[in-house]
Amino acid sequence: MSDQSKTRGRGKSEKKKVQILDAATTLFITQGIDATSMEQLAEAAGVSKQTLYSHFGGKEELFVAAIKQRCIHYALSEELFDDQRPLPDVLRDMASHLMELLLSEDAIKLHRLCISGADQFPEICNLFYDAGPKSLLKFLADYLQRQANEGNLKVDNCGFAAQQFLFMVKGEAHMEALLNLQDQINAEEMEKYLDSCVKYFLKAYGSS
Amino acid sequence: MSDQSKTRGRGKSEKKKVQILDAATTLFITQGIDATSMEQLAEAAGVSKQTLYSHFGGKEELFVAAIKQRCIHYALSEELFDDQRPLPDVLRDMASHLMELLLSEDAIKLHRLCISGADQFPEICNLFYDAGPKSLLKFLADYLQRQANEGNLKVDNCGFAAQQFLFMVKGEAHMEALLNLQDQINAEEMEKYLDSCVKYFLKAYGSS
DNA sequence: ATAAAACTAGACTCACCAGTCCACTATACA
DNA sequence: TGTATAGTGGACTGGTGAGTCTAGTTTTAT
Repeated sequence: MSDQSKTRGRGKSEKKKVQILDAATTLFITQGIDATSMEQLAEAAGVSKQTLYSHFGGKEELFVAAIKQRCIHYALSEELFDDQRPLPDVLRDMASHLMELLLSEDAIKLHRLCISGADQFPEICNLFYDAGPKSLLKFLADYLQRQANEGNLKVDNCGFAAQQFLFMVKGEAHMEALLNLQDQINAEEMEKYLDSCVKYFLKAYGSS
Repeated sequence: MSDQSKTRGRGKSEKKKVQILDAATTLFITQGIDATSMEQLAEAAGVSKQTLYSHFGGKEELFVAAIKQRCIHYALSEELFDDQRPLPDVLRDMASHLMELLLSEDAIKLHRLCISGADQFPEICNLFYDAGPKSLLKFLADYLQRQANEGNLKVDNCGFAAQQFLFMVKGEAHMEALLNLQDQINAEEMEKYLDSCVKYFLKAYGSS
């Protein structure tokens, strides 16, 4: 079951595979799938067209593999949810951190790409969701539960509360970025908005 | 300045124009722009290819015109915000109403299409936003202000509060639909979630 | 060494499609 | 009725791009 096949010959180069995947990720994310040709891809990867087809079956498979890799790359850490720190600080920092990640050029393009391909490539959407929103929601829900156990919050449904907080935080800014709108919210205004989210979330779910 | 030109001849048929726009809206929304050819469009509209090019300049213009029309069609009414009804009822009904609209097959496809075309067709995104989210946010913010004036709420920033409520309500369900995820939230669970949103929003912003 | 497989470069097939052109018909205004 | 314009159908152009094929080269296990 090892991937060292028993036949003679060279064996496919792992290095080339990585080159291809890297080039594919970059080009697909910046240009989209339709606007990226296999020729262009081969050239960017420094590889012949034939090698593309030998490593991956065709364009669609390559696309899925490339996006898959990027989604996994986006998985975030649980470190943000430190039980020792004060609750408002944790929420506030998480909000800032999340927005910075969500609004990055790359994340927006990846997000758009997944949504565009929702019908044709449902698998990448599931991957994207699992790596990003789903795990974050889980982390936050667990954290809120722990805080409730400590008596710092009164929460009847942690899943709901986590969802409410996260989507409240994302708010308009994320939508504006996805839609590439003319006038987008400025950084200063956003800080105020995030402050407000934390304040009222705590007012709603506070134990006092 | 009338659109009746003074020259002789037939004059372009308004009926054909409508046929074209209808067919274009349907096909573009169901298949996307790249997967829809002008030939197919002409046939679906019951019109020759030449007529397509005579009424609209080319594919992109037609696409923009078609999506434009659909966005305008989606504009929603202010009726939901009835000052005579109890505040919790208004919010709860609005939430249900909004989710029904947002999760409809058509709205999801239109939303996806706008996001996909965000780079290439920024104008349709702005139209979409103005017709949908922007006006709804405005209606809700105004309503919350009136309620605050009546002493039913304590709100320091009605824009923020409206945003928080709307995006909280949309929550995971809308994202799941956009991403066409395998397991989507069921109706029963969603009702509970919306109840929860209203409850905690009122707790956060209530005057008592 | 040698055989098997990977890899390259580039030509090639085949299909699709945006947009144009043309000869013709249909319609409406003056 | 004559004429300008709209509209039709179909052929055509030009470009693009996915995927295949071939002939030759490089690598590597036996």
